[in-house]
Amino acid sequence: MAETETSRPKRSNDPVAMRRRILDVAAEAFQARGYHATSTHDIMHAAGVTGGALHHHFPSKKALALAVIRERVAAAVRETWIEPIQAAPTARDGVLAVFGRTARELDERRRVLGCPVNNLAIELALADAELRQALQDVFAEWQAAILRKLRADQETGAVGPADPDAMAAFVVMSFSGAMALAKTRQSTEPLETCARQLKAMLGGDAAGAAPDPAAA
Amino acid sequence: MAETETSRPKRSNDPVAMRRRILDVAAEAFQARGYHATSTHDIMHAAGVTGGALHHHFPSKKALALAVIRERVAAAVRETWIEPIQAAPTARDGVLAVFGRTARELDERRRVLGCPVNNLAIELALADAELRQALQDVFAEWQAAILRKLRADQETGAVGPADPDAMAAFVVMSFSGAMALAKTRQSTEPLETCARQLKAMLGGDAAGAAPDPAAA
DNA sequence: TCAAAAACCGGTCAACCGGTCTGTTATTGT
DNA sequence: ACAATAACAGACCGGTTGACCGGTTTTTGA
Repeated sequence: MAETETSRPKRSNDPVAMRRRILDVAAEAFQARGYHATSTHDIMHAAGVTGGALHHHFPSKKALALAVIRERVAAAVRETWIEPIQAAPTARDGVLAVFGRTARELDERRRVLGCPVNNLAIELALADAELRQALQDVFAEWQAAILRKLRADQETGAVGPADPDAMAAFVVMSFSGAMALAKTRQSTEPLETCARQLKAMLGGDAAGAAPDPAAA
Repeated sequence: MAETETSRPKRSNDPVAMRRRILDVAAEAFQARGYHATSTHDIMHAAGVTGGALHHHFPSKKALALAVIRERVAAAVRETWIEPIQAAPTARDGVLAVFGRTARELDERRRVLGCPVNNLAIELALADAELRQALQDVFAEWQAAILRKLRADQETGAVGPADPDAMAAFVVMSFSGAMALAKTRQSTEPLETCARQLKAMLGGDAAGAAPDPAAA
């Protein structure tokens, strides 16, 4: 009578799904509360995972952070930034579309969590060289995608900034800063302000604005 | 013979200096390692202070953070940003001077620690409402100082951006983002790139560039 | 088929963290 | 002069943190 089907502790191993669950929970927690403010126990409990499983897939908390950066944060940047930029007709359109979409999504939530890359970069860049490199790689990939689009625009004869390399970097940094402000103020207004300013730099509203005919 | 002057445990209370020492050490540690990565024991040891003294002046770690923000971070912003901006002939000159000075100082150190306000804002804005408000106040004071100068420029007839309010916010956020990038890359290059782009927005090299004669 | 490896369990541990407490010394108000 | 109070000393504590490890179950591969 103690051998009913409920007493049978059947288990099925699914290491891929297990790893994914841990990574999802960790990525969310790291963004919402930060790396140091999140304990491994928090992650274990939230993911419904035992210490043994966590330690099996990620031997240390740092290893977990590294995986989150390389597999989740980088993926988020690709999805929200790189792909939309590539798909857009011009870099300017792509950038503005991303800003608009980000602001809209933030309005729907009640909390502004900030930019995942930026959050972790500021907390971890000085803590560990390997983590810093991983973060740097994400920033570099992001910036490179914008630069690629900017260069493609130039070849198709569209109006564009004088220095595409600097402009690509500037888009990344002003977005990061805007998200930091938005997080502090808990408002999307900085995002909109930033978008408006970048819009002016990436070419006026009409076809040909006044970027550089008077320069040099 | 055991009563030499070295064996006399004379103590002289100097609560103001004591408080200042704690605050100095805490501000430095919070910027270099972050809030959560710094323990109260670290601060006690680095400042040569006992737990009793620390607790007497700052009843909790949060209270210490609040004091650091309001008395050290805010002061740093006033010294490195607000005063130079006020003293400069125009907002444009002031902003560029601050960027130049910051990049130069960072070059002299071997580590880029990032912007103190931004660092703490990203780590603490979501952790506590009171801390968030204090950080927001610092950002607001910073932005207001730039705006004041921008408006003063307009009244003296100098060329300036169409929307001074948005531009003031944009300077703050792009600087924050540039510092985040600089911290991640451990390079001052993002600072210089950002300065160059802002320079173009705040009026060209020569007296009258092409900011808005074609604008609506 | 069956040993080896991978996946997972869950308890344990030392170090640490932030805070509290009691006691001692210095300063101040009257 | 002398309480009252502020300033400081330093031990102490409960809870947490990240990591570790022996054991069990599942899967793999030959």
